[in-house]
Amino acid sequence: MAGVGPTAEIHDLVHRRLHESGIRYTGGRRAVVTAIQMATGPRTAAELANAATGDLPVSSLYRSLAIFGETGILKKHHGSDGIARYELAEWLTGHHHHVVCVACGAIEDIDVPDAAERALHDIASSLGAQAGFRVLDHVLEVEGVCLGCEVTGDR
Amino acid sequence: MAGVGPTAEIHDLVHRRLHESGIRYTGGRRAVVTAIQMATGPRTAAELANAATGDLPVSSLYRSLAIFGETGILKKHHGSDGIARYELAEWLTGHHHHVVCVACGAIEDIDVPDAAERALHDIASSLGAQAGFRVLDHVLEVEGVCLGCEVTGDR
DNA sequence: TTCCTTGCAAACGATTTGCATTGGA
DNA sequence: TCCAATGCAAATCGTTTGCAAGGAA
Repeated sequence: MAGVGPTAEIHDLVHRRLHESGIRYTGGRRAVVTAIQMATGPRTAAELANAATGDLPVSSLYRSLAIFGETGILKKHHGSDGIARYELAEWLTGHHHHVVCVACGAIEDIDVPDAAERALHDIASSLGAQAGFRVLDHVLEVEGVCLGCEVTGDR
Repeated sequence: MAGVGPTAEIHDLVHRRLHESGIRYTGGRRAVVTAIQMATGPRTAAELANAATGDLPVSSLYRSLAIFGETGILKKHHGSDGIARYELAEWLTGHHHHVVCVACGAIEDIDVPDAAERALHDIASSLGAQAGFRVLDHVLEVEGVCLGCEVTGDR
């Protein structure tokens, strides 16, 4: 993972990024970032509320998530269940992709070796250009069945 | 696109697939398939209702979409806006990927040349296996700004 | 006749918003 | 002091479901 290091550093970067926009980095917001940076993949609002110490009222939680989204601190995804999942933006974690379990919906981060990453980048650039798009990024999702579901026989 | 051909053939395949499960291919359902197969990418329920001739009540529309999903006739996606979008499954349209406009949310299909597709397949297989997943498929999304938004200056 | 399908209206659940209150710089 | 942040409750909105009526085999 090519991202920045330990927790403290992330809080510092987030603090600075918010400060640039005149937004305070409060205890509630810090709790959200802590919860999200401990996760190994995108997490739902409910999961974050659960993981955070002390309880975050839903309204505040969603407001924090919205602000983090607008300031480019985190990225929002939607699994096939339609529930939003959030994770730190790539300038904080490094570029990576996801494996998705089609049985239970779990999503986890995966790192991609440089050679493969270069190949992906080239493919995406060429395809996007062909469609008349100015390409900014690419997302690869590997779909499969996770170890747990394989054992349980869910599919 | 490696999929099957004209409209009539698709209706026929859908009809057969439903019949296997003892499900009728009614006029309403046929209208949904017609609307969805005229689209050039995944479409929302609202867009489909709009595109279909005559109006489809929401409940029936969603029930049709659910049935098509369960029978593997169409695939459901969620954009970053959290609204579900539907498209015909790949055994009906051929394997393909998507370009997504980060400004307006539009999603369009793109074909991928064989060489690139093989590369993607290999990368996905290796990454998934490494994460302990039984890999079933892969999804590549090219993110960028579409021609329309580029002109409008939306981003 | 027997099920499947339809359509209306009500229910759901994730997310958002109004508004009065609290708190930090 | 002043404006951003908070938290409760109410509102939204895409989607689902209960139920009675309609239709095909």
